[in-house]
Amino acid sequence: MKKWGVLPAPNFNLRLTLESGQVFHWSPDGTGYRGLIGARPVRVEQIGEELQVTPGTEAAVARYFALDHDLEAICASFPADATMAQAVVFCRGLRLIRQPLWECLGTFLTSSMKQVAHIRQMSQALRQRFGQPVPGWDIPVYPEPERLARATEAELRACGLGYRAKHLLGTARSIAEGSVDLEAVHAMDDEAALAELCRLPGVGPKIANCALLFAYERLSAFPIDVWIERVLRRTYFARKPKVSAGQLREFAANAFGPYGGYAQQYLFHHARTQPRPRRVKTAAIRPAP
DNA sequence: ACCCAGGGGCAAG
DNA sequence: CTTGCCCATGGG
Repeated sequence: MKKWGVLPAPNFNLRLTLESGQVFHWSPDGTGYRGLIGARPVRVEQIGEELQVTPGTEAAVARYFALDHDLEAICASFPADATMAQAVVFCRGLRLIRQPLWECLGTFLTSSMKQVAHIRQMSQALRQRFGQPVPGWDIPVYPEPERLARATEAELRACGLGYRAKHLLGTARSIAEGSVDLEAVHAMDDEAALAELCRLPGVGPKIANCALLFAYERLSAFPIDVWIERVLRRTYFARKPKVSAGQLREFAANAFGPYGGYAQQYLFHHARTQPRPRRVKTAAIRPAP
């Protein structure tokens, strides 16, 4: 029996892809990562321009990590400014993962006002408490809406969700009872899809756009969080400090084209990983004792 | 259009 | 140890 499967992965960076804030349930495993693709346990490690993966998962891995996306063409479509160019260099090989619909929407619903470390903890707690165990694997499957719909708000709060417990419960119930059909959103145009997802409690434009981008393969979807908002204001509206949120949304939709979501992810990850400028206090210089 | 609650990990002091 | 930061959504 083979120890692992091998597949070619040119112009791909596994670490950047898994650590750019798209997905929160993969963990380092030696020099690779272990995680789940849906319900399927996978270990993956990058060796140069090849991936070594759990035998039999090659096709699933290639699809999940979107190895078919033409990054050359995608990057060539971006606006040609210095900020964008720096982000492209920094994020070379970063790909937008094709995530399961509910797992993606549920996870981003709980991400509001949270940093990556805590999103990971909440996601892990929900999986441990409500998810289907995977034999021989330390991470359970993300719990189905039907399972969460049967939980109480207090049980979800016990997973560290805080006020998000109410939103996740309401959304799980809406989906479980069929008043929103996540599969049906596939057939809608971008505007209708966004509106449909925003009917769910706790889902606004930011989270709906994350789901459209990371799960529905709408590569033009452009989630705007405060990091991206800062980048847009600084880069494209440096001389218009009063530009409104609505104007920013309109600008993003028009200026970034069919792969705007990729541009957004690169700008986001680049901005997030730059060292924050230290705040210098005037009192920092004190006379020696 | 503006304002603020909400919750807990985490970095800084 | 204590304080302040993080920063989406919904409801007033």
